Amino acid sequence: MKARVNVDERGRRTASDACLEPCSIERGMRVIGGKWTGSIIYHLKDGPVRFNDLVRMLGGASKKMIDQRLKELEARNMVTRTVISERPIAVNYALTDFGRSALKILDDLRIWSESNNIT
Amino acid sequence: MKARVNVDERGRRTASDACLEPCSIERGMRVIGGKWTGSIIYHLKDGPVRFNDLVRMLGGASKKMIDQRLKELEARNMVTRTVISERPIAVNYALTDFGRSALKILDDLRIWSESNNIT
DNA sequence: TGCAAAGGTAACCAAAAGGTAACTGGTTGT
DNA sequence: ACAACCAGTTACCTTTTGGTTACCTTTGCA
Repeated sequence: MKARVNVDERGRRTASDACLEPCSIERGMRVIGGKWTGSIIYHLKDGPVRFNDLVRMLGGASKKMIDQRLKELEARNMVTRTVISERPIAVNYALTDFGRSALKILDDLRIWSESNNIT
Repeated sequence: MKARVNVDERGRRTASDACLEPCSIERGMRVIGGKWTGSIIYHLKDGPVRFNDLVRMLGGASKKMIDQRLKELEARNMVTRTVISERPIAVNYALTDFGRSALKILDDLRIWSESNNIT
């Protein structure tokens, strides 16, 4: 991310250290920037939440979306899935330490968003 | 964002303060989370940059993408577009104060991304 | 004379994303 | 018996996204 533009004696411009393909900001965004991903992580911040409770909390997102995002987060070890009972089957989703490490960024984003009332 | 789930005496679960439609994190993500948007803002952090220089710096993004993102950012007053010379036409893009206010989040994201080597 | 660079714009296309609704299969409450 | 709740899954369809290529106008350089 130290990309800069060099100008030679003839005024010709070339870039050094260009972001060929996704640089770190892009890559990070692809992890926490998916639709509803940030919101899901944020809603897990106070402890484990069950699948249908997440669905209820995220009124605008479909079960399919939430399911998909939870699987992605699980695959990245940001979230754990735990079956807490058969019988009336119940499943808890919780943040891992790694998942929790993203919370600060998300909270800053929330504050930024609210204080600039982003529409 | 204080969504919680309430359980009544009969075990019925309902959510209060659910995120009906995008909550603040979602809305924020839609502003700085678009493909290449964060990278563009970040590359403007040291001062104005010309269009084709941005294109060169962001090796993986097409002119069309960059053009599109710049227009979105301009519409949100995060970036200004200034023609600095007719003759050999040149255009500078620069962050506004509001645009600059997003830099901290992006830099935190970059650091998070790098220290967890996100792929 | 003819190419290259500047800052775009336009047209076209393929792929991915995301919404809806129905369905599963087991359990419990009335 | 009937409905509802759990945690998903599946199929279908529409929209959005993003890549590619070509093109435009003006100016400068060799």
